[in-house]
Amino acid sequence: MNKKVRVRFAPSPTGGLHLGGVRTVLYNYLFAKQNGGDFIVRIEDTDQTRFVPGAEEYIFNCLAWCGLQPDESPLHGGEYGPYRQSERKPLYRKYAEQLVNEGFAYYAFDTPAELEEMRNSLKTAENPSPQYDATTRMGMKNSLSMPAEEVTAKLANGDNHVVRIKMPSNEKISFTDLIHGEVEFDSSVVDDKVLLKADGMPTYHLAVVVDDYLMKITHAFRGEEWLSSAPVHVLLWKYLFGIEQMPQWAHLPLILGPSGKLSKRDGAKYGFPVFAMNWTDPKTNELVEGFKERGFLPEAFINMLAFLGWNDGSGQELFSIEELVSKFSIGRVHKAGAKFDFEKAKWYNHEWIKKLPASHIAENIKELFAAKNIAVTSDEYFIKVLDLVKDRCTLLTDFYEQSVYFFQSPQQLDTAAVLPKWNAEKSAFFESYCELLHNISSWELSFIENEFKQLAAAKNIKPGELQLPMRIMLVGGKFGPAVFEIASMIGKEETISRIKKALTIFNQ
RNA sequence: GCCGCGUUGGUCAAGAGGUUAAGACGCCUCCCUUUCACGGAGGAAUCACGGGUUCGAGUCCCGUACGUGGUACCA
Repeated sequence: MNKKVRVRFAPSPTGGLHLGGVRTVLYNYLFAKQNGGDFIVRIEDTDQTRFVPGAEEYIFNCLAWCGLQPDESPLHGGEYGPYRQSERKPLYRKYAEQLVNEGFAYYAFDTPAELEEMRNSLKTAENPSPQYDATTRMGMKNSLSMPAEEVTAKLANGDNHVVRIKMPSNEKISFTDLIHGEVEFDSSVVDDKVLLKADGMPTYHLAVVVDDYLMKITHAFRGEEWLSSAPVHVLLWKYLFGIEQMPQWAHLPLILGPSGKLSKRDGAKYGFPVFAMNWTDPKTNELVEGFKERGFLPEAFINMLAFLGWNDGSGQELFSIEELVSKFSIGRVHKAGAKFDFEKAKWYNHEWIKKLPASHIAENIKELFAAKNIAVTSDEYFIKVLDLVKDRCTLLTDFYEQSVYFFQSPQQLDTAAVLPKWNAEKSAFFESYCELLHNISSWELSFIENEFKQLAAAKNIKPGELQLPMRIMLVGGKFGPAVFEIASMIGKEETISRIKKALTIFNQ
């Protein structure tokens, strides 16, 4: 009786994968894994005019980065292929014709121009968007309004035509949504949607029902923008395969930007990424920034996304993907849309950077460094540095600024932090300190620090007055871990060299 | 316009008739630290509005407002 859980993410390859899309993938994935089911990715490329080269590959790259791998897809294979709707084209016609034969749909011959004319002529202030529906269909060119012989002739002649669903006039269509509960529509307010286009491709409406059936989908999660067309899908299920075969629907709340629905424009406008990974539109060459490139960890990105509309009620906020799989529940998904908060997103990333061992992020940072021409020669040293500065890094990209001085002497010194209180005594202190360091018995943190403090005491200067200058000499600015720790890391020669170099600058 | 969905601090949110209405982000103050962080302790700030139902309503019902989605041979 219990069917194996099968869910699907069905993107259309028209551009970048944004936050909302990844969250839909995530909820699908979590639900599938939690129930020992399958997660399928089906490419909805029925609109050939919107095809964007590279978009499909990009989507799979994003999924791989996020660690949300499909069990079945055009890339991963599977028993229910093909997984691209364009490759399934021949499949759909017979369902459309079945609907026509049973009186649930009809052929329509109106040209785009004629449709536009109808909409324009019927448009009024009260009815700004006239529909192709029970009130207008008999005035249009279709197999309901035209004599049967003419229809047959047109069909035989190969005239361009579409198949439209014949929406019943006054029927209540309802279904139970996993998130919203009982949802009801009046059939009279939904139009006669095109099911099969003139080019023989199905529209989303037909394709989603046919493919969900053929692919044995048990639960269908999608964005709330689809809720309005759900009655079409419900009807199609009823007509074609039986309502009891229909998957359980869950319409996910929208993710909003600072001003309304989150758009890729918001990213540029407010300075945060909206796509998972960088996406360059091949036509406009416009680049939309991704979370990955901005310096996000996939762990943090996923964690943050999971909480945009869901929480387990316990107050825990940091979840690994494994924990999410076990704790997620579709019933605790919010009904209301959630506004995306970049500050909170950064907090998640910071938490994950602190939480993960340095070795886990080392490769990633190494690449970042390589791009800045910083060579990492010792992994041991590198990991130690990472551990020292982790707490100070919110984004992966912060590691450069926070640790570059461990690999090269600072290019610039924050002299303003030192000069106002600089004097000959301090200068003399550092001269002497260099000599002591030169002859130090062992280059260890405690020795370096003790020499410093003893010398300061001998010269009757407060150590605190000297530590900031020392820091500026080694780091360049007022930040970073304990200053003697840094000295012990970069080594004797380098420490002395930086102090001497800084001294000439301070004494100018 | 019509239809759908929604509405707890600035943001994410807990809450399923009786609570001083959790927690987190952000902001502010203090402590720790003679750097910056981390960490710790506090603080300001909320049930959209109006009617019901009830001994009692953030929780149930009805309106209104507002937000949001749809209204394509796009998904």
